[in-house]
Amino acid sequence: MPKPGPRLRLIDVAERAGVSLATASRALSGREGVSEEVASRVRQVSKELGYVANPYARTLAGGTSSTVGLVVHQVDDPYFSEIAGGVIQVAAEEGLLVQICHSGRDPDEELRQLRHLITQRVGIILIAGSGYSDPRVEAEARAQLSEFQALGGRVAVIGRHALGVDAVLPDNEAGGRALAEHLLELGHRRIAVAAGTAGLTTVADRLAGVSSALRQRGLSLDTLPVVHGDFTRDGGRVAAEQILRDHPGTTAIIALNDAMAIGVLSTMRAHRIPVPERMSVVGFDDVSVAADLAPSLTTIRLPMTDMGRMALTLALKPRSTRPRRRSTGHVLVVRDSTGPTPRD
Amino acid sequence: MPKPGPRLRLIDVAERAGVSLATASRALSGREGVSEEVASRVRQVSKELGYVANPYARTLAGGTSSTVGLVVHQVDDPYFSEIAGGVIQVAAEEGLLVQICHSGRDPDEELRQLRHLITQRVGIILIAGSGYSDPRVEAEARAQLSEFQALGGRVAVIGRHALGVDAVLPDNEAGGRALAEHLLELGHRRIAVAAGTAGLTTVADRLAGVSSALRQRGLSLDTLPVVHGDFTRDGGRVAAEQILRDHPGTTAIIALNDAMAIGVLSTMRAHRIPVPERMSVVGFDDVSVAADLAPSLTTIRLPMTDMGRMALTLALKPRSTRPRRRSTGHVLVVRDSTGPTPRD
DNA sequence: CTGAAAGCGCTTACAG
DNA sequence: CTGAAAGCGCTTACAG
Repeated sequence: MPKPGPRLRLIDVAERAGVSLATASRALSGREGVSEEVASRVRQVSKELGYVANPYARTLAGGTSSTVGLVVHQVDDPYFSEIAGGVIQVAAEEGLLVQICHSGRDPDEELRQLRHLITQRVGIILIAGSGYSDPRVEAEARAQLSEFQALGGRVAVIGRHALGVDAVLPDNEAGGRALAEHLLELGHRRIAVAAGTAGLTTVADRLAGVSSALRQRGLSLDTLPVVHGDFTRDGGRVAAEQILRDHPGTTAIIALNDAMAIGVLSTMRAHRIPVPERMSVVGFDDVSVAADLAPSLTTIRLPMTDMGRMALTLALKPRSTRPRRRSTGHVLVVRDSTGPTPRD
Repeated sequence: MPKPGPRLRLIDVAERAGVSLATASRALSGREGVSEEVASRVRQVSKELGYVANPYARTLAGGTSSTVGLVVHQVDDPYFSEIAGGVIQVAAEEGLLVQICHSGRDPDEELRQLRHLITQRVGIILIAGSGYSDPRVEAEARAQLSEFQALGGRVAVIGRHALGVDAVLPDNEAGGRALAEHLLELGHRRIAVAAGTAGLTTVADRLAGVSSALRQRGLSLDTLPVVHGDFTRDGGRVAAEQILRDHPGTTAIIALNDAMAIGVLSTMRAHRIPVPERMSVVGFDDVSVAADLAPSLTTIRLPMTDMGRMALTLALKPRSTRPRRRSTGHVLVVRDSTGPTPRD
């Protein structure tokens, strides 16, 4: 195994291969204008010596950074850490650094993080997580990103559609529809929704799916309780408490992500309401613990790790004239938290 | 709010402040040898203009990098993502980049990641997660780290004690003892352990705590079943199946981390063994979902986020002559997964 | 196809 | 205390 020794420079490789610095640089970066023979010799020597380019010098000289900035709403939420896992996999394969930033679902903080990444000259920006309904926020983000792209930066987002960049889009609407259909087929009609913050597009999209399933059965979301709260476990608890208090006849609760569903389940347990016998509960995302809750959670599976991989892969491709969109697909995973309507 | 504009350089700040490049550099980096008056003027101008140094140029010139490499066993395991969250917080406060690497609990892969970080010239290396009992592995890692430190790199680790560097040390032994004492006080004697891979020091340390509690009661770990498996949910399931099969009289299972405990609980559910009525189960770590499992998990709480913060904070301090050690403390959190011995 | 040279934006001896 | 200059290790026009 080659032992690099921390001081090996490109010039060392060049000398050893008997070529100039410029030629060595071209050979290693796979650029045009080097005979295949020379190029392969340089690569050979480089490998033997265990040469690794200094990324700082490379960035400074070339203007293109090998750092990818990843902005997430919440680093220690499993939804985001699984996405980050996918991004990190691809980054490792490509020899890129990943810089993770945390916005805490605060749009202004997100804007600040974005600006910071741009100022730091990262080469790629990835944003994961719901967009905001507030057009001012999205317009500002959009402006920053397009300025960044104009300077050669690459961008991809996960779960945001209003940014005019390459996007990986989870099947939020279709997933919401599948969830509602599942409950309707089980006979539920008194359904309540524990929704995330009203200003998030993901919430709106999943809700739209629910609404469309209801409409197909001649029902309307407007007649059903939709309780908004934080897109977290605690948000789920608060929403569930409110639903139990204000809508005691409810037989099923749709939580719009698994974190909220976990909170809902915990509230049911606290009130000794058996799930699914008295109350069915569904989530969205299928984070890895969803299968281990008691009862195990019926939810929509999204391929989080793959979404992370896809996003970075998109960003690595040459920019296309129009933004690319990749849909994730989704699967309804039926487990033990849903059952037929209780008859009383 | 200052709008940086991506092309602002230190020379621009210097000119605006009416000083030379060198003076501006010194003023901003807080170095000696600038009159306080000049220094504060430069800082003022820099702030007004919204100047942010180019980290690549800075690293290339100064030799000290502002990226921190974080090596974890498993990025999407909550134990590690919470630690990473803490590291990211501090990094953000200090304007550092975080590069996360994943070793998959493979010691050779870890060594490879380490070498890669060193070659990439990161300024700080953080390693989180159990060490290996194999002295060869630890010696190799130790050698690499000391070479890195000799070149000016800073290092801190979480949960490893054999590396001769600053360390944040979870209370593994004391936690193991507390867990065992808790079960002993509830009357349990037929206790089994679902332990992680045998080669991990964390496993050995937690086991040592369990053993010491037993000894104090005149019992011995040698007479109890200790089943080794992966330090994951699936490892917990496999271990639990084996315990049920080979030691049907068992009344309590100590899982040496929460991931395994989740697997154990899921196996109990599959076998319809009520917890804690027929079987008590405990974990270790207190990942955030531990409270949401059914039954909620009795476990040892470790302050993961703080551990991440502490580790980076240690690494940021000037190096001391002898390695520093910070103990985390621990709390036994009693929840619903433990109860008195069943009498039959 | 190949090389000599300039330049990326900083920091840090080296002089004053 | 302050400044002019060299240098960090690359990439990329610019010549040949």
